[in-house]
Amino acid sequence: MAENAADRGATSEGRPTRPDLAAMIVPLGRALVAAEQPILDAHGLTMWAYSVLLHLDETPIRTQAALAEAIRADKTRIIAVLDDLESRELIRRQPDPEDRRVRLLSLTAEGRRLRDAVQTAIQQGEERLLARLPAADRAGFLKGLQALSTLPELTRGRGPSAS
Amino acid sequence: MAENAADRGATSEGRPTRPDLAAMIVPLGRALVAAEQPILDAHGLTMWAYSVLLHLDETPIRTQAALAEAIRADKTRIIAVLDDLESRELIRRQPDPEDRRVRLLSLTAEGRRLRDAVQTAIQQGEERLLARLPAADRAGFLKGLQALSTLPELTRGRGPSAS
DNA sequence: TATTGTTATACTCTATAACTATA
DNA sequence: TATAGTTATAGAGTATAACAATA
Repeated sequence: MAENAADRGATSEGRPTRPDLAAMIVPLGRALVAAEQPILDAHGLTMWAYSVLLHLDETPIRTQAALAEAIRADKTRIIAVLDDLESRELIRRQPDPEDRRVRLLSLTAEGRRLRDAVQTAIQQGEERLLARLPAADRAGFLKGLQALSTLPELTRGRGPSAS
Repeated sequence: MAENAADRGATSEGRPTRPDLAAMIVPLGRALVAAEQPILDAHGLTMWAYSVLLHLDETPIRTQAALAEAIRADKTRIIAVLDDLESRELIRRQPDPEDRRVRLLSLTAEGRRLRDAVQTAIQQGEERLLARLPAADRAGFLKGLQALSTLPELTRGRGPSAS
């Protein structure tokens, strides 16, 4: 209970001792996205399209609405993205024979190849950045980041609440 | 040179072993901002207004354009924000006697008081999240985050390049 | 003429609402 | 009638361009 202030960030005492998390994380996120952009451009992918490829690779999915929710996008927003990916034969979008309203979504072999190429390039860029951290901090940073980004109260925070 | 793959994220080998940094950091940033929102609302501040208060507190600043650049906002975007903060006497905005085109910006005592109250509340919320990390990871996470967010190639990445 | 701040305009992104087809 | 997907419309947020004041 009695940890020291340097560890916890002086909360109950006077002035804070570190910048707000959001003030560090949001700009960092923007910078990472900006760094990805040239790679995505080179492969003709938008961020949303890349996000779709990433998510379909993990789990083929049954409805577009479910996919949209999984990547935290509006269902109307991914339609043009799916149109494009399908026309380039990077994904399959087939009506479910058992309920022809729903579209079964999955990745093609070509789609998986592209996804791998892009992700490898992106993570190589990221590794260049991480390499500038002391090894101990880097490991802790990654562990902490992965732990935080899987906390349910963060991941689920934004659902369509009541009604 | 020969660190193992678990440490570095398998870059030159097959499939990546962790999610993309951006895929973890951007949603985390969104969640943190969403968590701040009720606190800001309670004090009648927008995120941009809070950002202005934060930055002026550290260093009183000479021109609005410089402030805008510092918080990575468009110079036209902060004008309404400054109007509001000035009318509530949270900041001062005085023409510089030596060059009456420029506005000298500084925080009032009331502005500092509000800033402290809001930041304390925000960081208390953040500490609740960080408390869920193992202590070792939390320290590494914070150190790594602070190191990354002060890297110049990230902070400066988006300047109005050439011309 | 160059620069600071401001206002007015246009554009991009996103969400809401209306529509089609299946059930 | 309810749901999946689509299309059309409107709104928020942002940047670009034109303007006024000062140097």
